[in-house]
Amino acid sequence: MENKETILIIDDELPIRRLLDITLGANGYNIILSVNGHEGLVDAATHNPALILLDLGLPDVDGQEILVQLREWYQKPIIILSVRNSEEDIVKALDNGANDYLTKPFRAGELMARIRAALRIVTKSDDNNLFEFGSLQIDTHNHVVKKNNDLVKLTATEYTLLVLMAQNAGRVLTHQYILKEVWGYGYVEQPQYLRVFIAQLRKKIEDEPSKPKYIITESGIGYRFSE
Amino acid sequence: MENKETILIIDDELPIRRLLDITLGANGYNIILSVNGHEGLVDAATHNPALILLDLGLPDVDGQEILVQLREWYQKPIIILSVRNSEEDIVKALDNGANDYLTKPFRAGELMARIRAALRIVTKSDDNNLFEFGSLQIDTHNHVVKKNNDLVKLTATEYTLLVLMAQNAGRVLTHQYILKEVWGYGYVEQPQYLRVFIAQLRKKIEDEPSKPKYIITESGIGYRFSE
DNA sequence: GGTAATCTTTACAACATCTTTATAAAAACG
DNA sequence: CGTTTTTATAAAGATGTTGTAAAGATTACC
Repeated sequence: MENKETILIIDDELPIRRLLDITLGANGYNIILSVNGHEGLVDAATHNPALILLDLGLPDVDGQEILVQLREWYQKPIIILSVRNSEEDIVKALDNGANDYLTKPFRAGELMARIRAALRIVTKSDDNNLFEFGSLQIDTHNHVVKKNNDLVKLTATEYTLLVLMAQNAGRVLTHQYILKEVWGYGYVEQPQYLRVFIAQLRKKIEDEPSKPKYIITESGIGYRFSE
Repeated sequence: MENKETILIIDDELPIRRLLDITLGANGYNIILSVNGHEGLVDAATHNPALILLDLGLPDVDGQEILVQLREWYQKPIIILSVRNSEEDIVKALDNGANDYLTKPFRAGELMARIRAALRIVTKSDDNNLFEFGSLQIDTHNHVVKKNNDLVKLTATEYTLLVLMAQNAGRVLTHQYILKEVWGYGYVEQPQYLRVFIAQLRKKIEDEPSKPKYIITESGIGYRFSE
């Protein structure tokens, strides 16, 4: 299992943390651990995880409050893990934007299956996994990019950026949006990053990087991948 | 509550059917009831419900089998309701494509919240704003303007101005109003700005900029976008 | 632990857009 | 019809945004 998808765990109970760390790690996920709500919010913004496991009983802030704050900008799945079993808590969490709710103690296998189910929804749109634009080919299934049938070597970040743009071909993406999607919400104010990586990408995929055909600049707004 | 979304219930237990029928109906959903697996498959195909509630213990076919068959073409949420509480069943159902799994007896409020959570994921997109005026297309969702299907390159300000005018097509907008909306309060006394940008826009979207079809001058008052 | 690759930051050059000015053209008005 | 007011257009200068190279910092990998 080579997922390499990152899961953020916001929970202060040591046994749970340890269990999740081992179980999720064994299933090929990258793990980030936060011990309280504030740390969790920061980690979510800086690491851009594919999914968040959130405990409601945190030492500093109520988990429901963290959930609400996360949902102001975080669109990916959030699964609640909690000892609280009242209908009120469950309904509130789900209506606050949680995708699922598991009561502790939970069964590890079930949690794994629920994580897979939650991630599947996001990844589902990937039945469209081969893009072709002129001499440029992007195969997201095999994680391969070719130009004139020659393999283009891209770093992880460059690849993520290219796929994001290609998936939204024809559409203008703002700097903020791209930064949020590729680097995480915490990087929204770093447009220079984006410029550097756009320049790198153009060097690798454009015939004339100074006269780009694929990645078009929309000055003052963002970039557009040309159809 | 006026959802009018259709939910298909595939379950043979009369008390459950009755309970769901009443609860879901009270929450504004349309209900379709199927008493066995085959009927459920047919109803799903003919009614294309927004969500399916599926019992695993059906009289004719195993619910897991129905789930697999549904998932061959049905992409919307499926929530399992079952008396079976083994981890094996839960994991299998989730991996077969179920979005959620509730064991009977369940709490009605929790089920409602889980239905809302499942439907929320699907219902998000599609505020697709598309204006069409003759050969001119303005797609505010993608931030793209086309003339005779050719992309028109606009600066950020030009675009804002055009969208403002198009959104108020047929109405006369005063200089002051446009200046306030596009540039802000401090620019209300700068009608020359507006003239410069209107001229730019006309050069880009009009066939004959000196005989404008779209952006009409209302001398002494402002401009009007012709319908 | 050392090396290579990648990411982050900095500085400045290149470019696009905005603002201002000047002048011509058109419309309004008596 | 001539005068005044309003509008259109081009172009130059000012400002802001983007592109690029390269050095320093960090991370990944052997």
